Amino acid sequence: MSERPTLYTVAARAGVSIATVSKVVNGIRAGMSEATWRRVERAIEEVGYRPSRAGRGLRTLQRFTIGMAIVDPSPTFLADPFTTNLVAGLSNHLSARGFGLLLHGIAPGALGSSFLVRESVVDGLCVLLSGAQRTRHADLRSLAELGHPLIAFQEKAIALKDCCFVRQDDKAGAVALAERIVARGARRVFMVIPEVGWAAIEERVAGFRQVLRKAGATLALVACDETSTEAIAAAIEMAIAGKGVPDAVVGANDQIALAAIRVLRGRGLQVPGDVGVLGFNAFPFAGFADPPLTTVRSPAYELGEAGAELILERLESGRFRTREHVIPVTLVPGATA
Amino acid sequence: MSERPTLYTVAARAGVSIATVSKVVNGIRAGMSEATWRRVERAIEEVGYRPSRAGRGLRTLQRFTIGMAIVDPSPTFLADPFTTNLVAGLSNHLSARGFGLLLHGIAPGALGSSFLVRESVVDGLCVLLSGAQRTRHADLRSLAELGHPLIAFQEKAIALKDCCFVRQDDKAGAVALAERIVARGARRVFMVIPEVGWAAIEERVAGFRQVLRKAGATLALVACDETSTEAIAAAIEMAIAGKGVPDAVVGANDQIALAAIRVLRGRGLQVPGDVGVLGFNAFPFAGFADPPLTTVRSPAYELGEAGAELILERLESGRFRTREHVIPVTLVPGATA
DNA sequence: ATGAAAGCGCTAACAT
DNA sequence: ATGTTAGCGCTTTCAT
Repeated sequence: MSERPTLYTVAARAGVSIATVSKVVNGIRAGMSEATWRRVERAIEEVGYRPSRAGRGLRTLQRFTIGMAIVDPSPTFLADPFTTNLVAGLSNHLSARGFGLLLHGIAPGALGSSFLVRESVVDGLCVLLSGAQRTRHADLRSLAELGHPLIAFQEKAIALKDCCFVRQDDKAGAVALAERIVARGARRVFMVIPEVGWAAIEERVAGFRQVLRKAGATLALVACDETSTEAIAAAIEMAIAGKGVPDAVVGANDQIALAAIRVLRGRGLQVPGDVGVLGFNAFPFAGFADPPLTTVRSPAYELGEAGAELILERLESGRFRTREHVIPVTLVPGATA
Repeated sequence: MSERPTLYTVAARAGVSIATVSKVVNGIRAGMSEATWRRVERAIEEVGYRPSRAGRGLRTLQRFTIGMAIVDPSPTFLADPFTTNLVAGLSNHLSARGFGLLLHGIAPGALGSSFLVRESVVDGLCVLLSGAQRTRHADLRSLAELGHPLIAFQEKAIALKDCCFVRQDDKAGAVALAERIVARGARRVFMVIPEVGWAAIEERVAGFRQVLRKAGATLALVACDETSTEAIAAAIEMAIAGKGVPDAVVGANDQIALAAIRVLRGRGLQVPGDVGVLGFNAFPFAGFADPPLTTVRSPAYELGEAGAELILERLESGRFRTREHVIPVTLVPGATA
């Protein structure tokens, strides 16, 4: 009663060998009498047998588990809706195929001490990195040494063995937003970005740079701790104090854009009349803005699904079907710019 | 080169037995020469050895993994900031103790088909359930049969073996909010709740009911699909059409409250002048509201941490220290009510 | 101070 | 149609 049942428990009960039980558990009907099958099934039921993944894994050298490492300085590493949707897509797709998702949020620099890295627990690894590009690339290289397939979310492809890069086209999204405000006459633009870097942010900045430069417009970067509305507000105030009121403020994500709207309104400025505001991601709460935010929809959930699909396929076939998978973003025209 | 290194690989390299390597890996220095120790350490380094959890787990019958099952009808089961913060707290605390978190979002009714339930993969299980109380209790009972310790988040304690209930005091939070609006003269209150039930929602409703009844005020429940701002708006419009404009609207969470503010403003009503608005949870984006939302702070992250701590302690000691752990919530007085 | 060996729960090749 | 058996990588007891 108290001991966890094993194949032997079931076998004894059904009066068969453990091999037979194993076949029933794994649905291998080939040449087994209907009677035996049913007898075993009943025994499994009766003793409440659940196969041990450790046992199977040891034998098959598969763990049926994918690791997801999220490198983020904040303990609430799941706070961003982008991350959250990505993880949901990943997890759902893996679950549907019988794979588990082992989640680990890690402080920058501590990646090497994660159990996902130190121990052999997963069949494959997914990562969402933050920090400067140098650090991220160093992390990627050391993860690639681990000997299992790697999915790097939101990173641009670099030469790396057994690694697949899954990202959205952030630069194109930025270009679309930038062209829109340039067409509306913006010449002086603030872009409010998180202090801690991220590949996607770099792309968004690059997209804006490209369009604004061509149009002879200027881009000023305003870095802040984007986890606090107060910090965002303070940074914007400071930038305005230093450089005057811009024609448009771009938030590196929607949260920042919403905070920007508040700050501007607080100064008696009209949005979009005096200053245009743009966001990034288009998650539901962007609908809280009044008027609705002009932003770009991030297919975060799809990104997660794609990552899951690609890594499972890699596990089966032995190699990644593609080295890079890029999903387009779509402009969501609101009324703030 | 290609084969994953095992204890044997390292042992061969260092010219020792696998038992010795195992001791080094597990930091058991007792009576080992400094020279051997170092030699083994070097060999581990050189071959890039990482211990297999499957192997260890099979031997020790421990998996160093906790499962987290989130029952939610939406595929983006991580979308709610409450859930997200809870998972972050849980995950961080577990990681710090060397435990992994196996995450699984499950549709209501499908709990039994989760690999967390069907297979033996974890040392303990945590759940956050949704749906009607009957269903949730049935789920809890079947999970308790599984033979490993169970943490039920946000559920009120029921008699269940080897199960610990970890929740916040939602009813007290509701009472605090309700008393505030009653004191300000509210007599007709709408409470906008998600279609799909949740223990916490029941508590929040109960808290309001209690205070409003005593004050001779009325409470009308408005159910809606809270994952869509449009659906929330539509439900509120309908309620107003049917019952007139209330004195206060309570959102079962902040997202709903923010949507309510928009609807009311859209009808030319002043908040809080004509109608007071209250929320629940006080996650950062509540700061997007203007004026700031009156709400109640949910210690979701702490709930996760507490759950982790309790289940780890249970694993060590053999029994839960407590059957129920309740964390207080705090009123966040804003300017919307 | 170090090693030999048993066995954790399971799968699969091979026997019967 | 069903059973026997050899390991998968590891920990731990007992020898040496």
